[in-house]
Amino acid sequence: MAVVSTTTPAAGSRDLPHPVRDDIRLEGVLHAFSDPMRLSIVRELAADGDELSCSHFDLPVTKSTTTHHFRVLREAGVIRQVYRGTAKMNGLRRDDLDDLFPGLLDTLLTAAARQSRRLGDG
Amino acid sequence: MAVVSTTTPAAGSRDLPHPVRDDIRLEGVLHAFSDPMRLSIVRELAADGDELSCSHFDLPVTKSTTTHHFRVLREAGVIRQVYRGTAKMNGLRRDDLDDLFPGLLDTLLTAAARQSRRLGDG
DNA sequence: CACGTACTACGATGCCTATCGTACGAACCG
DNA sequence: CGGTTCGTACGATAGGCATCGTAGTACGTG
Repeated sequence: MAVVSTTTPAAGSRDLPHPVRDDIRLEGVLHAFSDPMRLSIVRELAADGDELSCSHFDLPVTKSTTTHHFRVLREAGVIRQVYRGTAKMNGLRRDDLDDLFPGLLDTLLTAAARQSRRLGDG
Repeated sequence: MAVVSTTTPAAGSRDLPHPVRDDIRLEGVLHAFSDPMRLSIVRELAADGDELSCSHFDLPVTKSTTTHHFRVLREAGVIRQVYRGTAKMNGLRRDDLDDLFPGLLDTLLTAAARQSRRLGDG
């Protein structure tokens, strides 16, 4: 323990708006997944299984654009974002998504992996 | 046989461009599904199981907009369109989609139905 | 051929969005 | 405090897209 109270006093100072579980819409989730950049972000998050900082991702776009994509994912309810020090950690909202749309996340990830393999870039 | 040659001589006169199976992209499919209008079209097509004419659908938009949505669905590889007389018949490309992304179509349809029930409009 | 039906094509409109660059804020390190 | 790293905010831009209305084409029927 003592992680939050001592080393990260700033955690929670800047907080980000997330949609409540029941406000998550399928259309929004699918729209979030329909961008190649965001799809790769989600795949990497799922592959790692834990939280990853924004800077961990090496996307072929500028940092402002990266910020934009993470915001779209958060507002669609796909990821959960939390500040930890200067870093912003990102994690999949697997629990909520599985609850709302059982099997959807895994099916999408499988489909993405399959296509990646088929196109020869995975 | 003799279906094409006798009863539908016009079938094939005006032909519509469809993507080949291997050109279907997950992002495109998800984008097609991310519009409420198109989502309801696909749900109805799946519920019926067979081909339906464009005019069968009673959407809260004009006919030009309806045409637009059907084209998006076709170009994404979600549906197959064929002229039969003056009518344009629409059918899901279930075979190709299941081949490329096993389980995706059913999972999406289930998720859509579930959300519809949850929101109380299904 | 004339008419009705089914769908299209085209142009317009207004909104959304992916992208960038620059300037800024917040936290950590020395 | 000064510098560095991480991420944001804002404005600009260019392209995409959902929508409409009108005019037009293809087909079937009488």
